[in-house]
Amino acid sequence: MAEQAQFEELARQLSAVGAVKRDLGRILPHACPAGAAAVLMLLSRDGDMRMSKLAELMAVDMSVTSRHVAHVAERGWIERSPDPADKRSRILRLTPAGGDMLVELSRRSTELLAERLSDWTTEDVGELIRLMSRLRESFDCRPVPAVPPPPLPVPLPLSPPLATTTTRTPA
Amino acid sequence: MAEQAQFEELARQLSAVGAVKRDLGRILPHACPAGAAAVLMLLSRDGDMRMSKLAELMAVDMSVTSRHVAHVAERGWIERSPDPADKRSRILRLTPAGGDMLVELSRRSTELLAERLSDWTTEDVGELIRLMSRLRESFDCRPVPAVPPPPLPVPLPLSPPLATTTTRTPA
DNA sequence: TATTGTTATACTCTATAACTATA
DNA sequence: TATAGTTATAGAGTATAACAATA
Repeated sequence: MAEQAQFEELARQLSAVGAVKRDLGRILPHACPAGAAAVLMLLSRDGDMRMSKLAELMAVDMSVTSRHVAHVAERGWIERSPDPADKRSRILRLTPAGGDMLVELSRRSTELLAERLSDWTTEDVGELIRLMSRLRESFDCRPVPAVPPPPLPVPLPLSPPLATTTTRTPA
Repeated sequence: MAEQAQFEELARQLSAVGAVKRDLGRILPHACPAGAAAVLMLLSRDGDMRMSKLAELMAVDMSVTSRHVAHVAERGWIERSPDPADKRSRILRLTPAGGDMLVELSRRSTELLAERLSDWTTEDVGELIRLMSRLRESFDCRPVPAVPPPPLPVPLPLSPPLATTTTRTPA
């Protein structure tokens, strides 16, 4: 278990990586902003899936996913076929044109990262990937327990309830 | 030097940490969104400074900084005093009220991180901080060389110029 | 009734560009 | 002429809520 000062610094660093993300965003084609690129990347990596699954992987509300998906579908980069098993659902699939776009995206981001990280070792990059991936998991897999834990012996300082892990707009 | 597949994965993870940042953002007081919190945090950590310095630390355009600073100044969390040495400039300083807000922010983010990262060791967190910090540095300190490097022997694949490191709107 | 997905609306963050006041 | 900072505007990303179609 780490201490308070470390958590504060971690929060700062998380805020700071935004600058790196913006740099990466600036090299994207005008027609394919970050949200659209994420859709293509995930469909390529994890295969065909439904909207709800994609929203979960992107960790955003499904309404947001719906907009990104509409964007890439309009450009012919993915197809939305009806799900025979559930007529409410649609199955998303990358098209060849989407694959081409993905190759281009990958080329650009790789070019930028290779330049900026030219003095990083494979191990360094791997460790960063590992830790960021674990960070994401630590935040994801924390559903509010079905049965609330017993109240603490000492009342905690007045604070709002922690954010839930909800990704879906409540009906 | 790392390879292409690794860079692609790194780009994915960078996109994915957005979810963590959003979780942290959800616990902020309504009056103090992420941008405002960053201003307070940096003034506390690095002391009084001018707008331009703050913009550099936040790695955003000064126009963006100006808005965030105006927001926190309106709420009395910072003061903007004229710089005697340069009348165009303003020196930003955290007020006691700003310090109080910062304590509250820190308490909330620490509470959330302590819960989510309860199974992380101090070393793990430290290593993640170190690597993220280095990542930020690798992107920052890469001004386009004043004298363009000699052309490469083999022409690179057709690609747009890489993003510059500019943080300021060109006049 | 509950769930899947869409759309309308509002808010935050960001960059660009035009502007001012100093240097 | 150049720099520090402000403001107006536009674009991307996100969440909430209301809705339609189906389970």
